[in-house]
Amino acid sequence: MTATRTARERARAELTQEIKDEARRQLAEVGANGLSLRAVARELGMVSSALYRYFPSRDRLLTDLIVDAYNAIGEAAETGDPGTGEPRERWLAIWQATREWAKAHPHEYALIYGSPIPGYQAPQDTVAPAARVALALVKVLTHTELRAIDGDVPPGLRAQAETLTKALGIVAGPETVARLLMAWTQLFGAINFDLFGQYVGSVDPADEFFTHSARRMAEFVGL
Amino acid sequence: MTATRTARERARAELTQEIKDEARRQLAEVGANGLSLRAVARELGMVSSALYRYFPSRDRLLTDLIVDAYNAIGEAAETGDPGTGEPRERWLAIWQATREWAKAHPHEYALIYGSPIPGYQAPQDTVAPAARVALALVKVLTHTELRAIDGDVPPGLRAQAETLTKALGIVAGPETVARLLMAWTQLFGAINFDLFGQYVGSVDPADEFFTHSARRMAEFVGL
DNA sequence: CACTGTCAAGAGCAGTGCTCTCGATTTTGT
DNA sequence: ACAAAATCGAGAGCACTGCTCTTGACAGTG
Repeated sequence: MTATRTARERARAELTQEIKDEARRQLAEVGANGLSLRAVARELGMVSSALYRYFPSRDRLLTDLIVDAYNAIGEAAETGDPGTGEPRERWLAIWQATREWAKAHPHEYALIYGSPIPGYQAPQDTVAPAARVALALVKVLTHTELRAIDGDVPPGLRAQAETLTKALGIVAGPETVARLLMAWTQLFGAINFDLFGQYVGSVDPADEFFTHSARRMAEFVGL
Repeated sequence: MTATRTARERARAELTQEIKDEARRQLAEVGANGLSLRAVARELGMVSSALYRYFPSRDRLLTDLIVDAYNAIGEAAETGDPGTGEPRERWLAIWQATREWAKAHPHEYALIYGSPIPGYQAPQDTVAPAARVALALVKVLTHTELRAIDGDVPPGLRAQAETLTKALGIVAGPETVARLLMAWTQLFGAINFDLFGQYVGSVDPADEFFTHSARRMAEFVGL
């Protein structure tokens, strides 16, 4: 019963996966703009209309690829973390692993950290996967003596920081949380600028600058 | 002679401008992806093929809009700078003027600081306009006593920093230059995250966080 | 006045996302 | 075991896109 039912459903699941794989392959070649449902179908030896049995629209396919990409870069960041050892070295390793994934999958990266594609994608599905890189960085700080930093934090930001402190379960003052957010911003800001060509003419091979930034931001958050 | 010739050329220049204006209008509504040459022509009461007399391709039109956008955000940053007064306040004013332009023209902003559109746009035309915001920030530092910052800077980055020091004509050590680049990255990284929805769930109204970041980065570069 | 270059317009090509219908097959309920 | 129901791939077709090519009208030049 479940065997027969899964006969269909397994075929369906497999084909769904094949479609996503082929779409990802094409994404890597021609980018999100050039991704064509008809081309994907053609490559899979099926007709374009049949594809709509599996994805209701091109945007839904892209949204699924977005979620996958968030998880992929999140996993890259997590496995880049040695898990033990000097916190600053772990921090740096996560930064570099994240950047390396981005450079290896530029179009997938652009899909998630570039301009949003249509109007918007559903945020609900992407919120949890999107947080994985940030959480990997936060994880380094737990069970670690942070240099306490104080400074004036405006009331609204202080409230936001305290909410985050509770959600993350970390021991850090509002200024430190704000700096963590700045470090997170710096990480992806630097990857964006590097990948999208904004560093051309200033720090063209950006490797050393990126590493330098990672270290400085580690100090900046009190690590 | 020049009068009659300019009669034609003036008509041509005017129409070229009208096309760009209409394209910019549509860009603001439907984004770069949705920008359609046929729709632009339709709105202007002409036929699509006639448009190719003025722009050889859709990409060329977009490239022109990109250059315009770089200049617009650069001008916003420059006029946001009061020019005199407390350097830190000038620095903050530039940050805020830049962000406000971005929030007022999200699609134009995405055009220049989001994912690069097709394969690439010609970098040569965009290099100078793209530097205007950064130069506005640098201008605040000239004729100002900077707190000297020393720190280990790897050799490659040090060389890049020294090249920049000469090009910009500023008096600053390599560590300061590196931090300036980080501040520049932070500025646009924060605007990106804000505009593209990455701050949702952490610092959702990002105004205070942005201002806070601006101040902290001012200290960070030694201002 | 004839000539040359510029222009808008139209037809047309190849491609796109998406919808609908039509048989064929598979799964399900009795 | 057989009929009903759900699911599937295929095909035709719609409205749209960027872009090319040709045609006929107009303006400026010798």
